Amino acid sequence: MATRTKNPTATRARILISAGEEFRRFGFQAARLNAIVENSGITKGSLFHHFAGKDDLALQWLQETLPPLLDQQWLSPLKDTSDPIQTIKGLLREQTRVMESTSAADFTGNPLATLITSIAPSDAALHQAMFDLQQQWHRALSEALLRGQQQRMVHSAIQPAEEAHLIMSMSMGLELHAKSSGFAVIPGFLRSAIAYLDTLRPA
Amino acid sequence: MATRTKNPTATRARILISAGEEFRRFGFQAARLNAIVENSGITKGSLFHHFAGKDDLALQWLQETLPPLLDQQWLSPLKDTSDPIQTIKGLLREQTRVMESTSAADFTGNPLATLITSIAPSDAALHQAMFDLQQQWHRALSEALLRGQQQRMVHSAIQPAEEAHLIMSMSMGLELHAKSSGFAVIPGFLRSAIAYLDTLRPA
DNA sequence: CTTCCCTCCAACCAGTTGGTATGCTACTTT
DNA sequence: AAAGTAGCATACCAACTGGTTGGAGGGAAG
Repeated sequence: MATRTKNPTATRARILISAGEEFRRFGFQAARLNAIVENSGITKGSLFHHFAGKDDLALQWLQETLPPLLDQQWLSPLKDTSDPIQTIKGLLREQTRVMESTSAADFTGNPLATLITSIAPSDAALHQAMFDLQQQWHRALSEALLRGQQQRMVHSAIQPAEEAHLIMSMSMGLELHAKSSGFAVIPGFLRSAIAYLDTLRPA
Repeated sequence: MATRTKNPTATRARILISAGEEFRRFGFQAARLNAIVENSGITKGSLFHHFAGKDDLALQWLQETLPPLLDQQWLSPLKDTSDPIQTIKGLLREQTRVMESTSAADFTGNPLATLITSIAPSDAALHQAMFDLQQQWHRALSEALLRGQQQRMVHSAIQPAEEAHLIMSMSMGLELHAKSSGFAVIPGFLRSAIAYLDTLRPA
């Protein structure tokens, strides 16, 4: 009982992990099924037993591992904060910390950035899944800012929903910018972003 | 003379155009050489006569067609402006205008965004070319803001080089954000971005 | 008008892609 | 204990990938 030779849930998990690495590195289109199989230690037959195909694999991975990540990285910290601006500053700092600590090859800070470009709009299911994640993120930001306004921690004149769009763009844009311009841009970006966030404070 | 059956520069140009469409749509890795050949009307042999391979094709296209575009879209307008903040507002507006006018499938607003994710850091030449473009862009923004400071059109306390990083991230991030969340996010983003830019004005 | 070379093409190549067909093996069920 | 099924592996496939090849056809120089 200690060592099971057949362990479906475990192999499924191993596939998802390997797939996640591949998807994050190369995006969806350029991800190679063979590579996923190879460095997960399992075989193609096993993969196709658990998943219907590449699309299904991507979709299940996306739905299963990204929401918890988003929740942990953004939704949950924003949930109960009374000072959203301070929280957002911290989250951006955290994102850059993760970016700097991972090697340039891998790259994870905000997984959404890498994936969006590689998902064709024709992949309806995948596109929809990404859309949902973005919407959750936007909602969390908007609501946190709104609560901040009620507590007089955020300037009353700003539009939470609109600022949220800018913050999301900043966060994802940084991933691209740092990827091509190098990590040296991070400190400067961070200072400017924080200065911007401070302008959202009450006068 | 009017119709040359053999016209090297013309065929080369046709290949580059077709390649550009493919690269912009799918990025570098996922771009298919066969597709480029197919809808340019020329043949594989011809392509490999003019270019050494996929890498070379991408590199030449990148070096030949992107700098003029960047120059026209960003560098040139920033070159002589005395009110950089106003100019940047206009450029962001212009970017969103282009995004909204192109179909969702194609997509061009800031070509850099789509490409960066698809270029592996291992592709030294391509990576370098992208790096150079980013640096030119950053330089133009920094210098414009600096001149703005000298003319008392920009707050003297800000760091032009650092704000430039934020602006670049915003611009590229918007491409991703709009691609997955839809064009409806553009107006909100734009208003917030403009409000942010106004905070860079002298007190 | 011949020679020569540049441009271009059709057919082809080995390797890889996502995806199957088919069994063996372990576990569960009755 | 027999039978059935879920989990996994091997070998395979057609289609497509980037890349090659040998030569045809036209332009320019002698």
